[in-house]
Amino acid sequence: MPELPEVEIVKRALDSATKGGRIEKVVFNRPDLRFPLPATLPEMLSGQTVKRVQRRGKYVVVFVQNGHGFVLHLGMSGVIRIEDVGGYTPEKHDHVELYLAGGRRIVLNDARRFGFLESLEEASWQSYPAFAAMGVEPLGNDFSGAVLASVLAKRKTPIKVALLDQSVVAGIGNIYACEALYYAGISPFRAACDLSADEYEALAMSVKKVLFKAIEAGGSSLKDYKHADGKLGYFQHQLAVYDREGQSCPRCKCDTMQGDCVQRTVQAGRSTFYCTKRQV
DNA sequence: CGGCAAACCTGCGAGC
DNA sequence: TGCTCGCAGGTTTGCC
Repeated sequence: MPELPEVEIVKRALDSATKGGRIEKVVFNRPDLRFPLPATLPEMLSGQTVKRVQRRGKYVVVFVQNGHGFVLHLGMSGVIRIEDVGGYTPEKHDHVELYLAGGRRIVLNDARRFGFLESLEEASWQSYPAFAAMGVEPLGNDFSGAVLASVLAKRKTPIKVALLDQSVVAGIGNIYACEALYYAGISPFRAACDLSADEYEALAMSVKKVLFKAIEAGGSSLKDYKHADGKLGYFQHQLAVYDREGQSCPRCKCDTMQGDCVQRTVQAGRSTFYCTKRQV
């Protein structure tokens, strides 16, 4: 599923597709995803102009002129398509369709239905439970090694597991947790509270770096979303360790001496990929 | 409260 | 070819 960078790309695409535009109608093709779809939402949105699109962690929030709106989470398999209604071919698992004035539509496709869409009022969006509990935005100005050190103080859980906790840092998922630890040269098994100040700093920088890099990669595909298949929610990353078990990481590869340095293990039920030579 | 397994649901690739 | 198994980028819940 989309982690922060993919969600950021979706947010930008929705923003640009709806800018100043009017929503003509909203169609639900089934009553629920992970949770029941908000039955009154189509009525609240139709005829309204989109006022604001934003992202918080892995969530996208959309508000229309009358102050109503919704929050969207893509779960593991959620994908957004933006397409001309004319050239439209429905796909399996197209659950929500949002028709825009001007002949385009936004489609939410989610095979596994771990995603969800709920009503949200602009006046009170910050008290949405997931947001109330959510940690610092890693791409915001507030994020630093010192902040990381302070949130992780007393947390003895492995640093990899802590990075996945949305109340620690918002938006990091399994891929970028692995990648950030790799670039910081930190073992995923280290206790979260036990890093040095330099290591917290290196980790914070690595988190920003991998997220920015991924957004950049997705941003280039965004340019063509009107022409290509238009699926937003996934894109190709250049990964150093994730899903590369048995291969060599970029740095070991450059050294030529090392091979098969990337190993896979399981922490808190999730795969962790790391370089056995560079992450200590 | 901390930590972990299980649950939610479908699809895909590997292996037989 | 066709079956079964294990695995998948997230989050919540319920149990020690």
